[in-house]
Amino acid sequence: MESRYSNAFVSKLLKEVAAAYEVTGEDRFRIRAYQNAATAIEHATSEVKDLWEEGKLTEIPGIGSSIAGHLDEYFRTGKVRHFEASFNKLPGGMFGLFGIHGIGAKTAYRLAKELNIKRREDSLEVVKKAALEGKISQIEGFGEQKEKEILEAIEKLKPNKEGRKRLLLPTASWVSEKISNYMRGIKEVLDIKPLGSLRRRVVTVGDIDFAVSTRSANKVIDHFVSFPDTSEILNKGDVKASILLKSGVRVDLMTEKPDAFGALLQHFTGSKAHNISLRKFALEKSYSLSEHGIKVKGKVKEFSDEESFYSFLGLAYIEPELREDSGEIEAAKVKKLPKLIELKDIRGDLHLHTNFSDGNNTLDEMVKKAREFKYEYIGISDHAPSINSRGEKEVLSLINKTKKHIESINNSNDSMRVLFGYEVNILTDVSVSLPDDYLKILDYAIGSIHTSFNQSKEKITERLTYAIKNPYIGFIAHPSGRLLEQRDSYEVDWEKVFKEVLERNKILEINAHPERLDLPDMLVREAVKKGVKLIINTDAHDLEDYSLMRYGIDVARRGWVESRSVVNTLPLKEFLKVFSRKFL
DNA sequence: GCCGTTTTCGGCCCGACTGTTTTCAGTCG
Repeated sequence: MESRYSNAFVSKLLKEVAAAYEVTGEDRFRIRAYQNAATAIEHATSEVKDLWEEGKLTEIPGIGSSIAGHLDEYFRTGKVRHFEASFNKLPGGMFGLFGIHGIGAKTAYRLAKELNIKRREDSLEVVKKAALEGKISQIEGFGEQKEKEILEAIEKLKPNKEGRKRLLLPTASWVSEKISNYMRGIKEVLDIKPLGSLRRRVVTVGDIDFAVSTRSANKVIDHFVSFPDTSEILNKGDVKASILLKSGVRVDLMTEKPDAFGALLQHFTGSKAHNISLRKFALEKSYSLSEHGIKVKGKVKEFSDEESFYSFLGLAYIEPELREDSGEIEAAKVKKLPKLIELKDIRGDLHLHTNFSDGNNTLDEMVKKAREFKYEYIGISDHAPSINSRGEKEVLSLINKTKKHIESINNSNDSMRVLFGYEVNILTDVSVSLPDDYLKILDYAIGSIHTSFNQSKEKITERLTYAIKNPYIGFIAHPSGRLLEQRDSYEVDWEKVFKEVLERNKILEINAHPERLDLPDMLVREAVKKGVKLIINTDAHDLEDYSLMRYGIDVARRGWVESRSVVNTLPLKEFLKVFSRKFL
């Protein structure tokens, strides 16, 4: 499905060039340049092939004249002689090993060479077999641990059924907004709404579907299939059509007259499970549900909106995020649905990085940007500096320097309080990366697991509960450790973790970063049921990242969260009381 | 190889962690 000229493919090509250069010992800055270019293309909001056609390749930051020249050759001829020459010097098998956790360019090369893997298609099978036979631990520089790690990493690579990944929610939202805006450009479109998992705000989305309210379906369909980013019209009928975007995303659009729009919206928003349950419920009243409306005594009653649709069934309006057949219909019967948290309820963001660690902006820039969001408080929380590599004296001096800097900001500004924290690693030996003597100087600390995700459930749970017990750690960031479409959560005994959090009056984060969205919605719901308090943060590494907050809100809403369960909806004074024992 | 400039050179992110070996290389974020 994915074209050889898609952003994802071109990005992968450049990454392979970088890897080849890494093995052949090219200049490390040239290697990084290729990696940067690959990342830039991966995250680009336009199709790189379109930019090439318009002669605008170098408008992508990280692509200069040289790489633009190579890409020009690629788009014209399908390959780049210069790249091919580099690849041909190396065993082809190494390129089939990328994406396996723990295997980088050098390791891939050594494996491919030692095991004599010529073709990338063979790589996984050969390496897996060698690992099982204990041959990898015999290779110099490899040990039994490494062999085990490689084997486990290969087991975790799930072949994707459709051969392509699902879109992350923010990407799908962005594409959907672009199409919606385009569609609203003609007056015949009276209303347009996304459907399916996108409307329910599921963290990943497959196809993008739309419902359009209109009295001129033909004109709407014609306009739709003329969408500029279309690579193929899959089908086109009188009331619905499907297109394939150049990015490989499938988009379906269906139309309905305004009087019956509500039922269409309801039907295709799903979920399937919700609709099945809803139909069963309706049958008890001798009603039959469909995308056209509710059939009563053989006659279809139409609904212009969903509110009247649910109301006719005797139910309170159920927000799309709740439609998963997990108790929402029962709750709607007795009008006991939660009043879900909204973006406007958030008063602060407490997980922010600056260029002190791996962020892109200065502390002052991050503070200034936060003011645009009218936050009452924020927390600067860089990765804690390491005593092992910097020494006690320097770490202490760094802490005091930042502390003073933040104090001076607070003294010169009465509109927003800035708190000083660090994100500390919860290490494999059940300790945190900065001792209490340092942590106590801060306003707060965040505990995070960033390493050794493969440890046993008991060990991971022990690490988490240890961090929760630490008096200076206010909350656990991205608690499950998952990376969407990349890495599963590590194993955790959540009952134990929730219990410890409750007993210590600690907090769990919903991390709004698109690849994390962690805690996952199901665990969020379990947590709030037990009374666990949450905090929703962006984990911003860039000024732009502040706007990711809405995706954290999406997760919270799917977890039935009301604003009272989220500490950063509180006014400053009350927030400080629950946030850190330092302020008590 | 890219980029910005005190503008055609010189700097570019690097700290944390792990496994392996024994002082470091590779990987990740």
